[in-house]
Amino acid sequence: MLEPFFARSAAAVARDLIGARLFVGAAGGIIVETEAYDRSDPASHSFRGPTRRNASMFGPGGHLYVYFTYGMHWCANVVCGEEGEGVGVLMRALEPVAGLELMRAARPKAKTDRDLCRGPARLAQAFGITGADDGDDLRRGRIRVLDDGMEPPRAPHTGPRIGISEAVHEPWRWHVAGSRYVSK
DNA sequence: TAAAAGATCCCCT
DNA sequence: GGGGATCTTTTAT
Repeated sequence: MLEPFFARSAAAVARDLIGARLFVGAAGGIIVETEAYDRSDPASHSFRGPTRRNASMFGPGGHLYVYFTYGMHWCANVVCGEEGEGVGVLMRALEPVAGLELMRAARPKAKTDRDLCRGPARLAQAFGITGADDGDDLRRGRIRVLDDGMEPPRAPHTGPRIGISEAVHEPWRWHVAGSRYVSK
């Protein structure tokens, strides 16, 4: 049985992931920027249907979809919806709150703590997320999403996506207004 | 079998 | 603000 939190549209999950926490061992942070992707979005990996790469995106919600891009970067998504829907939320930025020394060690390029998790590939690097984690259960695995007991609360805001001409009104991109940890 | 683009980041100026 | 790095996946031939 799919958890209600994940059994919704990508836009709804993207909104409610703002303020939630992502933890990998002792390292963790508050999610401050997300972007939703579903099959109606030409920019989505699932737009043209299931392939070998995006298989986990078509799996059941509550799992991780990790992909490799630009020949060097990993990015992590929260899969949502029922199996076969091809819906997910890219985690674009985190405000680091725990285990910062672990993230600094994993990201020697980051000159300041602001750069530890600002951007999807930086975030993945800070937590050591790679293709080996693709498909993992976000409630039981190494990588966990904690969406209850948010302290302090972070209000989600949305706005038009940058660089997209179609369906700019869709609430696909969410962020914490004014956060210095938002990537854009 | 080839070609192009990519849910990006980093360093330079 | 701009370009290079670097290679997988997908789509076309």
